[in-house]
Amino acid sequence: MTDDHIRSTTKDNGLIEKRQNQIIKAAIALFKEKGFHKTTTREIAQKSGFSIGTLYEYIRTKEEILFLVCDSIYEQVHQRLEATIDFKQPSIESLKTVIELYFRLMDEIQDEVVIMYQEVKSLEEDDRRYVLEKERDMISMLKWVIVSCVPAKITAKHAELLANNIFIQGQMWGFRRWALHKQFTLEEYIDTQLFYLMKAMDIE
Amino acid sequence: MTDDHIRSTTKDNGLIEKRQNQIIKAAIALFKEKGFHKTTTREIAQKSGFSIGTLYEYIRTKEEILFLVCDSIYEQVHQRLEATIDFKQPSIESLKTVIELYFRLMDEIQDEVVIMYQEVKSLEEDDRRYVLEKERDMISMLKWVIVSCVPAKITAKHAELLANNIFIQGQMWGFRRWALHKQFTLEEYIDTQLFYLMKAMDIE
Amino acid sequence: MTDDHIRSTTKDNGLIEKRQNQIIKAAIALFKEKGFHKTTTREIAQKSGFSIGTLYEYIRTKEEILFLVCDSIYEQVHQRLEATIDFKQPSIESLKTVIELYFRLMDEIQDEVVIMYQEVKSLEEDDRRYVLEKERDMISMLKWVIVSCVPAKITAKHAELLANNIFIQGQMWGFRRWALHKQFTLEEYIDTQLFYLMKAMDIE
Amino acid sequence: MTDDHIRSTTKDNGLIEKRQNQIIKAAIALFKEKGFHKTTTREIAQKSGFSIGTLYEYIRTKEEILFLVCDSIYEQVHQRLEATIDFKQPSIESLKTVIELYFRLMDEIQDEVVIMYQEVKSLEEDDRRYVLEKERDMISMLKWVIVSCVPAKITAKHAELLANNIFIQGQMWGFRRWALHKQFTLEEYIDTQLFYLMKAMDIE
DNA sequence: CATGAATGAGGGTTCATTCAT
DNA sequence: TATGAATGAACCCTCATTCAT
Repeated sequence: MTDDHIRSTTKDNGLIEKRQNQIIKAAIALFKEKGFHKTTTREIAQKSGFSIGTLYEYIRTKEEILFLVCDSIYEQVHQRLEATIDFKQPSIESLKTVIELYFRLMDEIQDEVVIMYQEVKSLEEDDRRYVLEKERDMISMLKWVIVSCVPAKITAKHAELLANNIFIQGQMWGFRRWALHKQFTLEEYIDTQLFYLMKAMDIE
Repeated sequence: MTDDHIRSTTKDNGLIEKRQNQIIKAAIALFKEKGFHKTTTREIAQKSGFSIGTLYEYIRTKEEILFLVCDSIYEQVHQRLEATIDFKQPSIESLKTVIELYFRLMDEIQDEVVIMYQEVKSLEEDDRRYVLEKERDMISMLKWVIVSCVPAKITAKHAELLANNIFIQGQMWGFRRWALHKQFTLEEYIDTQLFYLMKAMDIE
Repeated sequence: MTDDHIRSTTKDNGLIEKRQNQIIKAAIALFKEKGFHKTTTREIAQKSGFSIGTLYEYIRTKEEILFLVCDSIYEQVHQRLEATIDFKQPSIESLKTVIELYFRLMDEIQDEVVIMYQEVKSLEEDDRRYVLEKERDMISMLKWVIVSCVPAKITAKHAELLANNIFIQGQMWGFRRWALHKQFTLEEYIDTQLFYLMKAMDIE
Repeated sequence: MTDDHIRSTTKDNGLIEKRQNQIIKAAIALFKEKGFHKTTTREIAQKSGFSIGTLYEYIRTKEEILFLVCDSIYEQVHQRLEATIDFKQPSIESLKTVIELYFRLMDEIQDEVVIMYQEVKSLEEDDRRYVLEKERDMISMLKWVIVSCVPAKITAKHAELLANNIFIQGQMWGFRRWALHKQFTLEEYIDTQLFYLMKAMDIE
């Protein structure tokens, strides 16, 4: 059983990307609302603005949609983080900036974060590994920032833990919003978390 | 979702509880392995040791099984935590003990934690609210411990945040095990997290 | 991906057989009318007298229905042939009897023969091989009858060819009925084919 | 199904024929490999060397492709047979030649024969009748050769049967190749079949 | 003439749930 | 109480066919 099906008869790569973005956008909206499993491919097609047949010209399986969604989210986060980090001149200031940006980003893409958090496990082995790899990259970036910006000596292990903490504190803002948003504005949340992180790293 | 969960057809309350516990145990094992959505009621019945017909004598819908599972998990955590907290004599020591116990507990019931974390959203509105209520209780307990045990003045808001942080750091140990267990033993994890938490609370 | 699905929850073997026979009967009627590919599983279920869900309690895939059909047909032919052949006392008379019986059988189960002839290729590799094996058995039986009943010396090769010829002449009666039935009654067909076969084997 | 097969949109008859021949060739290759039903129009278009849109400029439905294929095969056989038959000087020699040629032809176009044999039933009523008509013609030719070449008196009925036998013996060589080719070379097959046919017709 | 993106009816299959025994 | 056969809504996906460019 080879893949000799003539699938996606579509040739135009620009169109493929455009359509896939429509799909991703529609899927995020729906997954957010009812989760991956309760969302049907027909709904995704409809929300994407085309027929079920057309949907399947641009994706192979429903699962691929989830992968596309996860991939696109991490890609986004990754790029934004990378663009902010100043690899040349590490400083406490830039450390704070990065963490703050990360928190703001998590706030901005709350829905996407929730989806990722809850649905990655629905990905098949390979896809999941691929996505988690990207996550690891992100944490490495945070870790690097910590190690290089903090004046006090921080072991790799400690930096690892702190990076992981920051990582999930960011996610928590989106993921546990019903618990947190009632008590904190985004500004307060960032300030307080930063306050304790700085303390932990012996800054100021 | 409260007492009306009890089937009308079935009388013997002892039996109900016994059967439901069989179901919960089977379901946890299955959900852990393949998730809620990919587990079938037939499988749960089989693993529970009785027929599909019998299964439906003790639960009304598949979703109710998930509720039962979530409820039982939180109940467990809640009880263990409550039993440990010394409401009479708050001290730094008891603070540490509670946090440590919580982390150890999360380690012990890793699989259950993962299930909860990923599947609560599959619960219907009412059930989800009920479960999250329990979660809020837990965090309140942590918050109370912080406020009453820490000598330094900590505002309610700060305590709230720290409680939330502890809460998810515990879950993270189970939830992100593929990332953390490679780098930390449980002891190291507890020690390091405690180290930074103490620092945050100006202890020692 | 193992077969750990809990399929056919049905335990009663007698029932399974009964239901499968219903399915086979319904399928034969439908395949005869519109062929395997144009027949839907829903139609088969309906003609079988139960719902689509029930159908799938007794078969795994649509293809399995085709296999069941093919298998049952050959089984039938095989048994009838075997019951007729007198392995103890080979004689010209018994040779004639066997051939005649075979032709009459082919007449009796015309529809089934047509199905087999046209649809075996739709079976998957393994199933097809299994079915063709049964066909080979049948031809072997015919060959054995020829070799042991005909007085004149007939080489194995010639017997093989004659057996194959008889085999398809029988099938042809069902398969090319639109061409033959207009010109021959079954009796005439049998007589004339037998006439030439006897000639070929130097009998009389 | 006759001249109205020609699309109205398309004018140039030479081009039509050229394209249809491309289609037929591609279709035969594909049908041989996976059968009519499992072959998609997209695959046929691709193998034909043009787009799916263009394919539909030259055929109206997928079924028509099957018709074209069947028609072309019979046309071929018909022409080859007709060219060989010496209608002027019937002789035993020419009888043998015709039969031999027919067997060789069946060997040559084995794949096509298999396709026809298995897929004619997928044709719609009208098309099927049209194709079977051609088959009848072929058998008539064989019958005519038998009647006119064989010295012994053979009734029309007997000739009819013999013609049918020859016809399917030829097809059998292609159709049951897995059974026959292991035991016979083409030469042996022809010789042996001829041997028995001659015997049947009292020749030599 | 040629293209290929778009369509959607329809097919195979699953599985939560019921109910007669 | 326990059972498991029966149900059918609903899901994912395919592919013949059309039509604007």
